Amino acid sequence: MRKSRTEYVILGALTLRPMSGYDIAHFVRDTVSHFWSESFGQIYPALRHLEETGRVSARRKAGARGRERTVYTLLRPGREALREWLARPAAPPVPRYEHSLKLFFGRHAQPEAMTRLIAQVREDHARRLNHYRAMERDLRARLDTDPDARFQLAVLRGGVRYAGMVLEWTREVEEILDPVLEASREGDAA
Amino acid sequence: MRKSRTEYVILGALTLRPMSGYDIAHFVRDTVSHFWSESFGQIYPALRHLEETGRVSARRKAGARGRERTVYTLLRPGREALREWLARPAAPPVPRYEHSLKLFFGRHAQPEAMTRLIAQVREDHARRLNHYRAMERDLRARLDTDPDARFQLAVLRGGVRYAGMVLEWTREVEEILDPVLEASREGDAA
DNA sequence: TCTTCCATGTAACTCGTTACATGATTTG
DNA sequence: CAAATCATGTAACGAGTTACATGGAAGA
Repeated sequence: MRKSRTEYVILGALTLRPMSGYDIAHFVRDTVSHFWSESFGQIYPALRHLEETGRVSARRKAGARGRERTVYTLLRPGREALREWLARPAAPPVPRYEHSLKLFFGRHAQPEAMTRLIAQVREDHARRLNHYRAMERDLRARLDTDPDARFQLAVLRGGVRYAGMVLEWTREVEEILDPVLEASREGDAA
Repeated sequence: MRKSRTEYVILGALTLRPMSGYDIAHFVRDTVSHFWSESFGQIYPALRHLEETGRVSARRKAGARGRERTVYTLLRPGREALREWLARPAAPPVPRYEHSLKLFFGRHAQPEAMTRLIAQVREDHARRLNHYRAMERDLRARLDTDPDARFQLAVLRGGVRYAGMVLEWTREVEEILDPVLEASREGDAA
């Protein structure tokens, strides 16, 4: 098994229910996008490889309304591979925050550029926070019935905290940079 | 100019002082590693490309003690390229938190594996937090003399907040998962 | 003397994104 | 009827890591 994490996300997704490649892509976008991402270009080849090595089985389905789709089901070896991967230590994330990088060198930018940058981050995370909070309500309602809900909630709470932290941070950034961004704000008023 | 962000990190680094490829790699590891990373394999080719396109100039130096090193200096076009890049909107980060992914599918792991995972995250971020706090003290001391310090502090405050947030989060995760991880703790005692 | 650090670079590889191609079906 | 969505896939590219190769100088 390659160390490609794409294959493990797929195995994980298939523990929830049998899915097609398309379903998996949507699961990633809708449910785990705050901490993971995958593209179609990775999912389809990975599915094929998982099938070739006997981790999942493919079934061609005519679909509910005549549409062809290939639905994959997790097999015992796939479940085992997932279990083993879960027990191995997680690789620390490789950080790449472009907005922080720009802010770091902000002295060499026009002040308005930095003002815009901070506003962009704030709006982005305010939107996310609303979204996560709605997801959190849903998850809490499923705590007693869905055995996965507890783990999913634990992760989502990280997302909620993260977005909230970023919002507070943007306020602090404005305070810290106040002396140097002042000029740009007055420029707005003029 | 390629959209490779490596080249912009280099341009940014060279605003601080002329540096060799080796210096730049160390700058990244020592100073911006909490929000960015680069490897030698990217830095050297990028430097060559920047030189070929007239953004930086290379000077072969015999070094203080006979050692050969190539020191790069930022040129006007490089400064301009950096400025333009800073004014463009930042690409949102592509999230890839392996530990969250594992936690999300944690129901299918041995409970001890999740206990270890959380401990790993906590220790890692506790160490980081200490380190960031030391950096923060240094930066604050330079606020009045170094015109870059304000921007660097703004970014670093994000790192401090982030590490602190993660520490609080790990406590919450343990609370949320308490009912399902209980078994594993009793297993420890046995 | 041996190890570590300084210093530069290349090659092979993996990872991941984007764009494209195709075509059916559903909804406005 | 047109646009959006469902659905699967490939090709080309670009980004990024790792391992390797090389060699000098400093320090233990």
